[in-house]
Amino acid sequence: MKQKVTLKQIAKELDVSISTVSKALKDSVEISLDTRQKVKAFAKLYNYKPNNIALSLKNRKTKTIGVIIPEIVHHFFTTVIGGVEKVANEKGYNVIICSSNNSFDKEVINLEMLASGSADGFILSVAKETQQKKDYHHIEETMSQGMPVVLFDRIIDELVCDKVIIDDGKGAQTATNHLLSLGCKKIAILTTVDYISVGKLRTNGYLRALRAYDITASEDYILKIEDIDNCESEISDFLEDKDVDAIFAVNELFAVTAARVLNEQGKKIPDDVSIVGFTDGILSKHFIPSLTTISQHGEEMGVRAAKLLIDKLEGEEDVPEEYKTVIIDTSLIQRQSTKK
Amino acid sequence: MKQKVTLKQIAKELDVSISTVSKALKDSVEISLDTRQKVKAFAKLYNYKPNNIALSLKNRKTKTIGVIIPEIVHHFFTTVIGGVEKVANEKGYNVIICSSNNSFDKEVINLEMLASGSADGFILSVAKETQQKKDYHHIEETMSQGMPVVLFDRIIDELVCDKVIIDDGKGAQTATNHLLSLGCKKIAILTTVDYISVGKLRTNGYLRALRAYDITASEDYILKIEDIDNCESEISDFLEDKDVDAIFAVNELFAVTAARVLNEQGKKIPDDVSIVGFTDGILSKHFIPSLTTISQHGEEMGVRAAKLLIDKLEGEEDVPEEYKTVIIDTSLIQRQSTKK
DNA sequence: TATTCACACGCAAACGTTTTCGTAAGGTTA
DNA sequence: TAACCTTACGAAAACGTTTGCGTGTGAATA
Repeated sequence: MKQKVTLKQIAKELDVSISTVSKALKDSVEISLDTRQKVKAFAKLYNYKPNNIALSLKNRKTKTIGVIIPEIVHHFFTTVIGGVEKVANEKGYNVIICSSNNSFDKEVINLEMLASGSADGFILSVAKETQQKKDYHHIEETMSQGMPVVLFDRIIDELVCDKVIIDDGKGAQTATNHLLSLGCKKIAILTTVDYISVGKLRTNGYLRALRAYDITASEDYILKIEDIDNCESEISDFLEDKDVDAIFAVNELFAVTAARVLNEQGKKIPDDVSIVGFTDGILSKHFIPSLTTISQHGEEMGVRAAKLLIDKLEGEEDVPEEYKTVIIDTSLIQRQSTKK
Repeated sequence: MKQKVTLKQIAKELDVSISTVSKALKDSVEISLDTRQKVKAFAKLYNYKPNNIALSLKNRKTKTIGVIIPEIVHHFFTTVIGGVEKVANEKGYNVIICSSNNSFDKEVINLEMLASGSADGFILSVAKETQQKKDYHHIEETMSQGMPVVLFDRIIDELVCDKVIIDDGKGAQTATNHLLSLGCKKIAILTTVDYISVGKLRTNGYLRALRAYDITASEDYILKIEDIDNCESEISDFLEDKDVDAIFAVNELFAVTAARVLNEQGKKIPDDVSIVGFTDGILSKHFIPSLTTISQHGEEMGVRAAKLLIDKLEGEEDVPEEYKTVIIDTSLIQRQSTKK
């Protein structure tokens, strides 16, 4: 089991100094052609690869982007990561992904761990618990230590940094408008509790759309789901002999669960009830009927976030700080769950 | 923007040596109580955190596990990662995830990058392209440099290392048996081309099950799908006025696509045709009808893989090498797509 | 008073790089 | 022959830690 070879070992074998080896490998003119070739041949033979750790220590940067997401088993977040990786790889950055599992503590631990040497900057979407606790000291601290942070999707308004979001309200409005334009009058919304920022924003968009159509929103048509893992019973109770002709669900799970419940109640989609979801995931695409939904363009979010971060990382040190919020356009994907 | 504080800076401020600071923070008895308290207070004030990079360099280990998977936007792989993270976090390891995007080149690059200082060992599932090319030099090289590798799911038989797999053949057999026990006689299989190891194994399991039931397998009932992204048309052509009463699909996508095609052909599931899939993903669970499937217990795979790796990492240096192959039990999850 | 001994701390090496600067050997010029 | 310039290389510092060992100081002991 030959261990990894270092400059020192090569130097010793060839009876030259470490610096000579280093320079030779970099084709420095300081070193004679002869020595250069000898060193390179030897290095190739022993498959020399510079040690990244040592380089990071020396250069005081890691060329690594840390991504922290609330859930790893989640289609939307993984598409975002896809976008991040694309840009990162182009620009020679590595990507480290950690999941906070929606836990505040784990988010803090992960961030601190990565911040203490493993990454130059962060792309992150905060955990539910963090949104609930409203404790952002770990993020502020990271930034104050000179490491740029780009927030995406689940952002924190109070934090001064780059952000990439979609216009959740507008997306919800588009979804609701689509239903209204189809002639639906009794449109229910399945949403989250208010502390989830995106849930609240989407609810607001729904309300705005109704108002624009001069329809009075009714509490009866709004379900704020507490326990996501148990949404089926909540939705089932909610929909029980409720007279709705359309449902707007703020995420994919709520949408398909609603579809399932309606199915069990003997209602037809889209003939009896139309459904529009949010997030263009696998479920929406493959469901029968396939679900009309609002695409968040996750990959594009990742791309933009990575670009913002790398710009900051490679920007001038003393340029006056300037933070951008990129708003990605959502789009309506029409499928079978809403009638034509 | 205060930069990260180092031992050196603390030492300077407090007018002691670096080693004193280091020892004080570690509560060494060498240092007087007085000094210890002073140093700790100061460190806390300035939020001192040891630099991981420096530690890695010094200790020659990173306490980081590298995970390389073929696709990041893939439910099964993310569940495996979930399992890996669980164990890793318990044991104080960090997890770096990279995606090869099913590209051989990217797999090589990622592995080399992580191998040159960023991770102590690897958990990996090889890219399609790698299976096709049968070129494993990068993995062999990594191992020969003393870094343990655990392969999972898409493994390479020729490679001598720890492995975690499911018994794909047995799982497929279970699935097929289930259909047979339900009285199905004309069971089609939707599978992949042969160079995907798991696809082939599952096909073999299907064949074995038929044989045990004294049913002659027919080529007519076997579809090897070439282009996964375009499977709908292939499946549609295949199923066109074919008289089948059951379908075994080697993955979730094939299963739901088959369901969709059958639906369009006016066939009822499970009354006309039963379906069993492979992988217990979101789709199977939420589809209507929900799909009977073979669970691969992804999280469990991740757990076992991580344990194997950490055992190797923390084991004695000169213990005779011994490699294990862990086979995770699959299980049949009965849902609505097969009749009772 | 001379010796010994805790005590409390500092020095320096090591991890693997890169890079600036210094310098010996040999050749060229005046 | 003396002064200078190339050429080709080495020494050393730096990045931030940890840790074995050396050491100065004051107090206790003989």
